[in-house]
Amino acid sequence: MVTFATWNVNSVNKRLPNLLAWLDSFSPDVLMLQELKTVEEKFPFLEIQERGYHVEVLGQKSYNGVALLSKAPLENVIKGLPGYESDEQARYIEATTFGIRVGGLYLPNGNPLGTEKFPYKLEWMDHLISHARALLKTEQPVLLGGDYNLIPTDDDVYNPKLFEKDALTQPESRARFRTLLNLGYTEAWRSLHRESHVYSYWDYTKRAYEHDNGIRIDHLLLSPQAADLLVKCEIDKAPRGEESPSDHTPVWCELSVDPAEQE
DNA sequence: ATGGTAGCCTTGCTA
Repeated sequence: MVTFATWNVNSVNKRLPNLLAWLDSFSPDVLMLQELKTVEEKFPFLEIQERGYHVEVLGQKSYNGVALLSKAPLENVIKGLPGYESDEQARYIEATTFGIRVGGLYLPNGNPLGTEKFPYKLEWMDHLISHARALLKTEQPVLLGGDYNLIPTDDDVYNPKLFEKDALTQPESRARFRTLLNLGYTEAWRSLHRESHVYSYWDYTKRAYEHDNGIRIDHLLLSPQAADLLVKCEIDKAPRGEESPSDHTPVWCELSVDPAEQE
């Protein structure tokens, strides 16, 4: 069994104690990180490698930034979304590990509507769809995980009314997310859970976490070959409740891959 | 009516 997790840490350096504590306690085999908010030169490689992880980073000063951590080697690494070379923001990293093609992504937020940010979000999603389609053609198991900045349905938000004019719920955003699913990808958490109003993000303001006023925007999408291996998917709420937390909490899934068979 | 919090090394911008 191999565990794959995603976590938007909202600054990897500020969150280093939280991250290391979670690596030590939960010890995922693979972890996709988003919002590093730093360049590769300032990424805390040492502390993470000491815990037995291979690391690949696509950094950016102050904003965005993604990384892949794995207890197995990370092979054929790609930094940046293929086919979208003009994108100047660090939002995508991909590698093969444990026999799975893993893409870690940080989808643009898109707010506020009426600015160039929303069309950028849609354009980014269009490029993700194209690449996701190309990945399917390889017929290998694929996992596309990360902060999608997308609330799939009104069951995934504490108060849909408040998000009516938010980029995370717009029909154009949701249609593109559904296109990904219609290509043949399975959203791991939803495929194994029926309950509504379970969240992966809580705003820092207004005691949102204490009131469970959250949204579910961190997702793990599995190609058919990967979905066949899915046995479990959970949201680990605990890190959000700890001291100086990220506003996101980790989402993880378990795939029935024999760690020893894969190199 | 337009806060409220967090993180960046931009005392504004992004989320």
